[in-house]
Amino acid sequence: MELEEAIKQKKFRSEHEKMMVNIIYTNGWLGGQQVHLFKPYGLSQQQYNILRILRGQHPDPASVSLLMDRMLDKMSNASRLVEKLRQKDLVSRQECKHDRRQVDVLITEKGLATLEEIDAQLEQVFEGMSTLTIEEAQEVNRLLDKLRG
Amino acid sequence: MELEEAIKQKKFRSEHEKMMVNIIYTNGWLGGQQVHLFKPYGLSQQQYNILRILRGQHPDPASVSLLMDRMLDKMSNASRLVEKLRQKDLVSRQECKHDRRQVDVLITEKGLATLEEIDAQLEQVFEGMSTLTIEEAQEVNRLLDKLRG
DNA sequence: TTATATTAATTGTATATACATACTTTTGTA
DNA sequence: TACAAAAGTATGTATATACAATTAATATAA
Repeated sequence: MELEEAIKQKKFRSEHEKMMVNIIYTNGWLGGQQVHLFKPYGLSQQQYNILRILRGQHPDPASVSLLMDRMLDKMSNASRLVEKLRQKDLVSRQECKHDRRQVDVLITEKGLATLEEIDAQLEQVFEGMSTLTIEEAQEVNRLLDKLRG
Repeated sequence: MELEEAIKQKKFRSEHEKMMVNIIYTNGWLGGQQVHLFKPYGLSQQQYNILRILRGQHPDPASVSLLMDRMLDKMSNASRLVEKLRQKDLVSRQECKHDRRQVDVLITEKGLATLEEIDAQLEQVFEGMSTLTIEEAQEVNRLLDKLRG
């Protein structure tokens, strides 16, 4: 009922089509929850995503192509996003010793601190998701993984 | 396992955080499936979305603000998207008689035919989703609706 | 070793998007 | 009626994205 009401579309050709629309719509809904968290720091969702990946690597560096591989959304301009983050002093870049084509990208202390602040506020977003129990969240995860095969 | 493998991130702070990441990732995965369907027609996801809404209204027109309300992703430039579609002869625009502020946007025959072609190919995408049974797709729909409250 | 192919990253260009603002028409109210 | 407020679109600007082309370094193979 909820989705139909939200987008005012009553019928779908199949349950699978409805699921596709539902995932796209829910993704947009999630984005709306996150955007106002990132904005005070001048970060886009993609930039936040890159920072998270870099924190996962910390204290090791990541190459631009590693970032491209792991980004959640489509990519293409990881280079430019990294440059934006560098201008904010959230990451640093240095030539890779072993392969001078590569660039070592590292999250800075300021980057780590910024992530911590944002993540503290993200907790509230998760609380807003408590309409689902942990078991139900697990079920969503299981089904989405199965969907992608 | 699947998500962890896909983005090479082993631990999440909670099942709800993992679910959030999973939805965002799955949305990107879906986008990848769709993009190559739209590209031959020079359509973006948003433009396709608008065409679908207009087909839902057909033979009635839709105003720009109605389109903005119902679009799945964030919007802002429904005006510009409509203009792009008009340039491709997929929609037509005319001044609304009753309220001269509004614009009546209508899908054209060419627009309807284009949607039909795309939707025929979308069937294959849904077949690719047959890793989930109908019951499981229903369960995803139920849980996502519950998530958004 | 030298030529060729592949890989990593950057840049150019066109389009898409977010956000604020402006413009026109309608609505509401004194 | 006249005037302010609201509604429906459109536009300006900055940023983000998709895709192709370019540059530089490394790997491969004759």
